[in-house]
Amino acid sequence: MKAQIKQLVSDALNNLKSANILADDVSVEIVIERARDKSLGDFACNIAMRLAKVAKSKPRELAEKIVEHLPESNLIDRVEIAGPGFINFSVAQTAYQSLISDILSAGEAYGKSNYGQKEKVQIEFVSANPTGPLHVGHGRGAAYGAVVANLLNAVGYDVSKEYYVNDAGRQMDILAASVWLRYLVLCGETIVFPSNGYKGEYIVDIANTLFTQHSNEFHKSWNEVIADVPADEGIDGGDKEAHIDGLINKAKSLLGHAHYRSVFGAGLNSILTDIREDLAEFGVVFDEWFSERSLMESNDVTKAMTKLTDNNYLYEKDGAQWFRSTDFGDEKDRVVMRDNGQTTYFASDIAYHLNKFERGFNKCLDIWGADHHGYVSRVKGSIKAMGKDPEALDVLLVQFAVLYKNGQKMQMSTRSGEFVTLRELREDVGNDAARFFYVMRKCEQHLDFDLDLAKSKSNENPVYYIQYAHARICSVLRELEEKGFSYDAAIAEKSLDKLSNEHEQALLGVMSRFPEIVESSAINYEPHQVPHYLRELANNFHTYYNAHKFIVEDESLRNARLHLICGARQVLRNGLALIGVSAPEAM
RNA sequence: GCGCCUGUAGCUCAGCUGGAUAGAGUAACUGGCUUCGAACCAGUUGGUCGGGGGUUCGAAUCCCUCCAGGCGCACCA
Repeated sequence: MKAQIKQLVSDALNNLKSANILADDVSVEIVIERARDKSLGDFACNIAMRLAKVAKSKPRELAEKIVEHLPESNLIDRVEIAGPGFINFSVAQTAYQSLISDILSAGEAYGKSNYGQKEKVQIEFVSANPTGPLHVGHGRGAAYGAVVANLLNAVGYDVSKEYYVNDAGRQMDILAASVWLRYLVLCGETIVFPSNGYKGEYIVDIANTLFTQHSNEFHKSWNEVIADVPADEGIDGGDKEAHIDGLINKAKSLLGHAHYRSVFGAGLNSILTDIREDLAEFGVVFDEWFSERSLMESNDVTKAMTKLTDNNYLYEKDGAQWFRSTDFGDEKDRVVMRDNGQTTYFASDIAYHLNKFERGFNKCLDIWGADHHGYVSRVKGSIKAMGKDPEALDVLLVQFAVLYKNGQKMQMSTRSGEFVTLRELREDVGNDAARFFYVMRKCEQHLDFDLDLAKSKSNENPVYYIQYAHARICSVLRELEEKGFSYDAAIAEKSLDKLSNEHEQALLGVMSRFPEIVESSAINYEPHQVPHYLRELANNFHTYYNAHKFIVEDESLRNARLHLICGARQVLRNGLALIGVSAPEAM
């Protein structure tokens, strides 16, 4: 509807130009908005105010000329000029009535468009280090990314979802060492667990499996392991970093390459499998799990470094290789290769983004936790330094989620093993409530996740409010059968003029807005618009339900109303599907 | 100290990218089930849009500045 009205105004402007009332070179984007108040009509256009200056005319006078030159249309019932120069359009009732049939015949496709014209988009999200189970913070990124992907897909982009697996680097070595030490305990050793190791209970589980499968194969004595390793923190002048690095080196040297990889792999695979299953249960499925290690093995990292060297953005200092990121607004230059010859995480990331572009994605989305915001400028800088367009990458920063239980904030930290996992949250509040609460807020807003509210099966819970509207419509249709009636769409089609009361008009109005909401939330990466819209849609339905009976004696009126609520049910379903929440037929 | 995010009703948040009288939920109070599901609906109360400047026909929205909170500022990932 919006697009049709935009076209009408555009035609009017062209007519004015042919009539020499408006200069030919005048061009302004036409913005059609929903009128904020029903009494003002359905749509409003501010074009007269925007053009007033260049047209050297008063806004209201210009508005009158535009209105005079509007082409005929049976979509529009009434056009009025109001306020400082708004042109208000009232949509004909018949246009709203045919909307229902449009919705029902489109079905799941209602709300979709081909705005994106099948352009390839890659969206990378979650990408949590496989050093432990996902926690509630990752859950927000997962839900947010999955919904943005759904939305982009709905407006016609060819979306590919990707999880970047940080399976290389020091953190993974710390994980491997942690697993191995727990394993040694099972072999009968008495050890002192490093303060910087991963202390979660899941590490013990992995060690158990390792022991079950490999028995004593990787057994070394604790005395041998701890010999010559620098002291841990807390022991006169000990250093926790040096201590853990010492343990890692011991693991590597005592186990030898193959065995070390076995222990390492046991940890990685176990955790990755867990993460994959966790996300799948949450309705978040990836097209690709991209390994950081594979970038190194395929020499993509060296290739990227060569490219940077060729373009003169790399230099050597203190035995390390530095990327000149200050050329791109970063505060300081960054190391890409350490003095020990190992490349950094940042080097992998540069190579990874180059790889994305080389795979043919010219639009990439990265969804990161807000704590990584310092990375944006240097990653974009590296893209530019390699001769690619940094604008092709959008980085979305998702702020933290804070859990509240009994009004109390819950503190979490991964390393210490004290955190609420995503799985625990899902089991506690259910997938639907978790998905809904996660995407209810804009991503740049800190999220206060109220566990008690999400769990409550009461009217306070906004998820149930929307699902209840859907279930209620299903219930009406069941009741219809009970009373010996049936819903006849053909009769409904001929009786649409009966849908004339204010509640029916209001509901139709909200239903007609759905495609606009989908498009707007997709192109702005704002999933939160969907739950807000659905709440409003549900509210309009509930109001209608309370004001009028649907199962009435009058056959034409009855079918018209059933037609309307079936349309509303379809929109509820489509909207809930976008955010990954179920649409139950009964509750 | 520097950078990013946030500040709107008692609380949790929207506000369509500069538009008309700033809106929802929740809390508080009032009313509505012999009815297609009351997990619902209707109504009332509640505001210096953090403060101060500026830009213009017009600012919660854009610019500057100050205040408060969160998060970052590694040869970790």
